Amino acid sequence: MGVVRNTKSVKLVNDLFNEIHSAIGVVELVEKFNGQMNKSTIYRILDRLEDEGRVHSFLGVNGLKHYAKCHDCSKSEHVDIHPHFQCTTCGKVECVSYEIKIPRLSNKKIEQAQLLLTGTCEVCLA
Amino acid sequence: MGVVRNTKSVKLVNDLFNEIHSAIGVVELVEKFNGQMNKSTIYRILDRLEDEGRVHSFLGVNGLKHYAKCHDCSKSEHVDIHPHFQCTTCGKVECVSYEIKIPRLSNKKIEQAQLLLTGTCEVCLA
DNA sequence: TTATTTTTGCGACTGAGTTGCATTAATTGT
DNA sequence: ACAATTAATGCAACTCAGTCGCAAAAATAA
Repeated sequence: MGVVRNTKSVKLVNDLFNEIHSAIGVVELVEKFNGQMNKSTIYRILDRLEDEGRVHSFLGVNGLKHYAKCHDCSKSEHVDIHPHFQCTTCGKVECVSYEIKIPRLSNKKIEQAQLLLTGTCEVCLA
Repeated sequence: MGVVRNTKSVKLVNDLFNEIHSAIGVVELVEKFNGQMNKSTIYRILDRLEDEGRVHSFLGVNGLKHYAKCHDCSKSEHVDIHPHFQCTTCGKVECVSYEIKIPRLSNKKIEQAQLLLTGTCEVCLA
């Protein structure tokens, strides 16, 4: 365990999440911070931020990991089950403020749910 | 395009999907048919079966591709948007017969939705 | 049966994500 | 402020799912 340190790289990643309000894929993050920090570092920072509950992760259409800052739900216990939307044209991914209803399944205990919506975003529709 | 040929390998894969009624990951399929057919062959057969609408695919919790035979919806135009359930204990994955409601997003056109439920299945609960 | 076209096997490859380890940087205690 | 401690980073090598090109084999059509 131990303390989480506020390193230069952590600050850079945090700053980015504060600027952008959409979600971002790890691949894009690696590209964006190319030269500033190592691939492994990014993966490790994201892991830590997620552990702390400062970001949440989910998989995009292609199964690639995406992260977004928890805006709506930062105070709560990080049990935000909201859908995510990915534009199949421009690739942009964002969180959707919409409460999804989880079906009850007989004899099964559902602990998590992730809903991924794909389609065309407002920019690409125009 | 051309005709889809009914090869020995295709038969084996079809037989398996008729036997099992749960979904199965590509990794498990590769393992299961190890010695009987090549990894690439499996991937290609699954691609073809999906093109034909005989199976559908989705991503499991770890982003790995899974396939299942379309039981409930084989006749329709393969627009089956049903959830999938994955047991985090035993790893089993299955289709869930439950109509999910897709939220309407302003200015966005949603074409697809995939809902993945994770938790503990009836066997592992006992 | 022969000609045509699709599938397969193989091996090499790609690309995301992980790991071990030595080095560097942040924190803690004095 | 400085030394000691402990966490984070860089690097390079690795794992593993999935893809690709191409020659050989198997299906279908003629």
